[in-house]
Amino acid sequence: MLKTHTCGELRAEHAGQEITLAGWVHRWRDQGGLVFFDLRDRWGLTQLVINQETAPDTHKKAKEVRNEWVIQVKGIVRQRPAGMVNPNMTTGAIEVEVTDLAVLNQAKTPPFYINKDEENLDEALRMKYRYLDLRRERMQKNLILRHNVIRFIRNYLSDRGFMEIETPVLFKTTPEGARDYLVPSRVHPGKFYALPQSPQQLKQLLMVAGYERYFQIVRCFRDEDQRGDRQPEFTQLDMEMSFVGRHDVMELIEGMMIAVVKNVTDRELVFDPFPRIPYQEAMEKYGSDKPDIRYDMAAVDISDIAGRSGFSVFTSNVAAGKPVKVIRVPNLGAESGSQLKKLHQELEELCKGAGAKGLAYMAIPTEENGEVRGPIGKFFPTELKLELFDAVGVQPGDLLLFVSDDRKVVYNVVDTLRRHLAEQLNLTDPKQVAFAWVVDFPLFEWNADENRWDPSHHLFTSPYPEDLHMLESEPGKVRGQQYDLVCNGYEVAGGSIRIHDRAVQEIVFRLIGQDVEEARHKFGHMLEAFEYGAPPHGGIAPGIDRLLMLLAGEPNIREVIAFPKTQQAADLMAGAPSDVTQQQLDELHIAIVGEVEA
RNA sequence: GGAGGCGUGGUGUAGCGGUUAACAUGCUGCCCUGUCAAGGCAGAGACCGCGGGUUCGAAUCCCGUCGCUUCCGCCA
Repeated sequence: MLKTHTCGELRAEHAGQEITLAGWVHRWRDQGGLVFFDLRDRWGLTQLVINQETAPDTHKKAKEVRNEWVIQVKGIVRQRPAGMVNPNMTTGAIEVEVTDLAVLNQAKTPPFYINKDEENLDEALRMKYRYLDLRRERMQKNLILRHNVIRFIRNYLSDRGFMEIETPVLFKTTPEGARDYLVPSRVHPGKFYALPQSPQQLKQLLMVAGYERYFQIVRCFRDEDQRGDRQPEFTQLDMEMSFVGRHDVMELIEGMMIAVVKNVTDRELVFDPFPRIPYQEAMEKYGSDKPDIRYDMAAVDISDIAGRSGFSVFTSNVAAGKPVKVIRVPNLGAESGSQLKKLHQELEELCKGAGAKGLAYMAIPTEENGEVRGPIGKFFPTELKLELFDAVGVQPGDLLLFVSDDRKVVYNVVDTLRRHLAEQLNLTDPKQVAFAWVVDFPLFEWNADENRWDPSHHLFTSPYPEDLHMLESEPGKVRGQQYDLVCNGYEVAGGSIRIHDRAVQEIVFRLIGQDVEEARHKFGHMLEAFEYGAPPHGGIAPGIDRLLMLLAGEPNIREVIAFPKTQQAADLMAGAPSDVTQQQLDELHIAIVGEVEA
């Protein structure tokens, strides 16, 4: 080893020891006869001091050294003189008085600061020089957290009888779901492997194989457009259990998540245990199947009351079966007239973007005898107003926002308003993590374009046994044994109990417009496997990157991935994707056709 | 596929029709024995992403294009 200690471990009790350190020069301060370096490695910073009087040759060398040079130093650990202790450094009680210095490598001046956190750094620059970006404290912290979380999960599950089993990356394209990344086969001209969107089928086959408790930290691939929380390749904790019901899976994962948060993060857990919200309730209250419940502002359905008002938009909507919902926003109703008008304009614009035709409001006075402001107040007689206020639990100074439209539009507007207002009112503390389960999803969604039912999760999700009788008569009412784990407005895991009954599986295939023959063609290996004694089983797959993003308090998942891709799915450092040689194409029986940019 | 935002010395920003293109920081040199976002002095460094257009005159206005990003579509 070129070092005896790390740059993070020396303390007052090491004083007097001769030690060797090696690392990068984080910062240097040339004081003339004294030169100070903050030496950095993965474990921390240590102040080095080089004294012209006691080490003239070393001092001469030190004068040349610059930021990010790689150096090795030998020296004596000294307790810092009184008044010169730096309480902001973990090693601030000591410094190393350097006797020998070796420059292991020089460094060009980096294209951006390594030694300070610059928030608005150009993303393209960070990506091009990712290896420098990763030197920065923020990224280092995130990757260390990532390692700790994954290690904790591996141990947690291993301790509970799970085994990690690897599954192939070169697999078969699946007809449903996201667009596949395809890999051409050299030995089978014209045929392709697909990279897995998740090892869904394989983990179920491992249950058939009798492994009972499987997990894998595994890379998944989906060729869809990017978002802040979506990368073309991402990491899942994929897991599956046999002989369990949904509560078993949920309790295991809930226990694990709580343990992760408590043991390896500094986050504040808002709910313990996690609330379980039925899908329908989530939609009605929050307009979303992945609500952020760090804050309330839940929508209240006041269709009944609004239908008896004199406001024709509401009465005609209610008559047509469209809901009227209210969101109660604390304090904003106390704004001055011009502020209120401006605020309403801004919110209405936002709602129109979400599909609404308009946004009605009432500003509740702060004083006992104040007037309700807002143009729709006059359509609600006093009696009806009181009934309304009672229904929404009004407080002085509230702003009430009214949304009415087709149910789906109302959901979307409620979701948009909640997220926007929470941001604006500073209700989203990234220190807090608010997990919740969303359960009782409908098994199917009606696909109007294709005139058929689509599975809302995936086609192996088992219906509730008590809903089985409706499977053929009213498929839309059948609930699936599906459970999503959500946190701070993101879906962090989705899972279900799977169908292991052949007859049920056939009905599901038929409903989604696949005859058994067709299904056998696409999923033959699955159906056949299920004929050899498939145990009841179920599982879940938390997205590790999203989870880490939330645990690190980061705004996107690129910050917790060492080498992420840009929104255009490119790697700016290596320059992927790239051209390949004609010979490579020929071997793969691939011809480039159509327009290709130079 | 669509909509929005951003692009000015190495970095982060200001300037938004006429400026020697400003500021901070970094960089280079010199001074300095207790600094730790060190300090002081001096200096170098930008044709304002790229291409067209409008104008007497464009970093600034318009069109196109490229890159990054946010959102919609998409994501069983």
